[in-house]
Amino acid sequence: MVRMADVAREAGVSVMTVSNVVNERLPVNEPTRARVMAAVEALGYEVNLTARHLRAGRTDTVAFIVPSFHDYFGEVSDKIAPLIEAEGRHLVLERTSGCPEHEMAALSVARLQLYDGVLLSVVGLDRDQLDRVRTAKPIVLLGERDVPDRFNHVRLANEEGARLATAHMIEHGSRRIVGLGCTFDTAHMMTSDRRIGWERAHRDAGLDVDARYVVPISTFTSAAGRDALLDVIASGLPFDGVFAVTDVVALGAVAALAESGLRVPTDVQLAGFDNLDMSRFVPPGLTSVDANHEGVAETAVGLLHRQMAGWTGPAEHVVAPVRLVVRGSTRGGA
Amino acid sequence: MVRMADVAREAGVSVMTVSNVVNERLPVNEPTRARVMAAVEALGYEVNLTARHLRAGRTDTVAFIVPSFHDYFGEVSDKIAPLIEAEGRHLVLERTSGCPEHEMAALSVARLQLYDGVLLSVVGLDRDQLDRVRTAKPIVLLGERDVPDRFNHVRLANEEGARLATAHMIEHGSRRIVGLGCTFDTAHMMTSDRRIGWERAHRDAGLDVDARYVVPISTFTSAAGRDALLDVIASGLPFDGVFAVTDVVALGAVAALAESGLRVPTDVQLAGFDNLDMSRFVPPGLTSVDANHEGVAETAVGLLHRQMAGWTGPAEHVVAPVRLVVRGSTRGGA
DNA sequence: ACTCTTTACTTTAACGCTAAAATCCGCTCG
DNA sequence: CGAGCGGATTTTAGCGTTAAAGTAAAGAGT
Repeated sequence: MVRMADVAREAGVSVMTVSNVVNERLPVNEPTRARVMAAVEALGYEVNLTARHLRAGRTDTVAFIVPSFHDYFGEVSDKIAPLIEAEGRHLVLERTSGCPEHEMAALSVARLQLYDGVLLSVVGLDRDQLDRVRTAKPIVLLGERDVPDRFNHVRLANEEGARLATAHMIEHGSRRIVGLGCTFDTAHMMTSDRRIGWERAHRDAGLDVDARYVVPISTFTSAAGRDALLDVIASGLPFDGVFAVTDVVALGAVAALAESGLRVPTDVQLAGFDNLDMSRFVPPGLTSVDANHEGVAETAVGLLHRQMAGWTGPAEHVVAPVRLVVRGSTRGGA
Repeated sequence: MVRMADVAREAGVSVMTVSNVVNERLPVNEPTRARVMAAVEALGYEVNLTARHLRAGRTDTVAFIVPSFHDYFGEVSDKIAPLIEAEGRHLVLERTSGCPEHEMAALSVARLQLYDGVLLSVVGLDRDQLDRVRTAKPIVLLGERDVPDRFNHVRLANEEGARLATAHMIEHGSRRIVGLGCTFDTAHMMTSDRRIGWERAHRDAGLDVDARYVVPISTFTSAAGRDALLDVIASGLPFDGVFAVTDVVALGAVAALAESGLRVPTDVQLAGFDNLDMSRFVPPGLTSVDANHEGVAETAVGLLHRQMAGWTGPAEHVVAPVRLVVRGSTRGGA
């Protein structure tokens, strides 16, 4: 490894002069500067970022910590990246597998020191666990869990989104709508908040809420969605609509319906949540709740920047608005 | 920030004793150890990783540097993560947008110092540019570009995969197969290597190769795939098969065909490349070339570990084998 | 009683960088 | 012609950690 000291020796100057040339801080006489640059070139010197980070107490790096790199989080990450880079910082992604231990570890003093700010998608931690986190580091939480007031937090209008999608299918004739991936959890989480919206749409329309139509799944994958819906079909429980908690799960439903010879939207209407890029293209077009990834990314990064710039006011709790994007999988669509 | 020195003062011992307690290096008498631990708890001390990294000359972190966090790379990243973690290291992802400058910057001495090893998905850099990279840091390159011999490199059997998919459609009756997203580039890259396979399948079957069926696209998105195929349809060029360079592009083709009232596979057979999770579920099931992400991840990480462990033998150039996964979008399928 | 270990802990000296203070030197000005 | 100034460069001092060498004291061996 080539150090500044090597360059200094080669150029016959002090280490500080090299530093000043390399960082363009204090002015350096042209002939000296040229000698230093020549030495830099000759030796192939580049600054040691670890040392700079230690000395500066900054890393100019922001981490986005996600449950998985897949699907939804991949898409959001790609929106976040340019916003971080626009401020001259680097973005890195880390993964927690959604498990509470990893999420907690990501928020440990030690890990946080590596970054100037952190965006964390919470899925595993609850309010109490988050409350144990004590740090002044700028953090913005994303996700559908309940979080302590002192954290900046961006979440989606889950209930409203689910209500919109379900109401839309009811309006177009569905009477028995499976809540695929929904749960009756009492804690705030994606699956329960979205179930509440599904439920409210039923009540609003004067329909009863039948718990048999709430079908939990083990993982939010298409495979799990498909399997769960095939089970419903096999059970003989009659249904004419499916609200899937995510588009990935909805894709599994698409497969299950196709395999079972059920036509979308004629026999069964289908709506998802997230409006992934893919959803536009899966025939006949997946009706989905759009939470405006780009807007969520901007809000979250905006809050983070504000905090990194020294803002000390109260934390904000933003609920990102949603809208329903109607496509061919429901009868209002094209 | 709480430093080791603060803990040392609080516990009435030297800094090294704190270090020894925290890292369980040299043995420390139980009463002392207890005092130190109490001080650690009381002050909420955690090690400063930046300082440790500087001191140790290691970061215990591996970076996977990808063009985008989306789709294919998201899926591969999720396979790579556990393999890195199994060796007790952290994995972080960085993004290049596929542009040569960012890829080069990721390979700069400065950035490489932050990691003990780097996996880089190359799409923008050519052999000459890569040849300028001089570093002893363990690096494994992934991707379809041509790379200098001295780098470990894992790529897919692009030509063979494209040939398999195309031959399969020819075998089942297609005679005019669009190479959607293919190009006539002479440099080795995904789009040209896969075109060569498409071409070879034609020759092997004694069919002529008609350049009008090679349809480049601007980006590897479903939107671009859909638009390009709609243009083909609008142009009146007759076709009865589509080989799409990636599954994401193939999904765009699915949409274009559905919108145009062309039935898959009856009117047009369709095959993609990558065998993404989604491809199994998009009706009628997307026939795709599977490159075994998991195997690729294992190979790449294996090479990286070997290099990080000090291996100095010649670099390896692995071509990951592919197989065709036949589904409903071609006539051999279910 | 004196070496020789062993155990427990401390001191020293980096890792590579840079902010801030100090020094050096040529030049202007009273 | 010496004080004073300003620009160029160097020295000093640390960022927080830890490997390695050092010290001090208690116990073992002859």
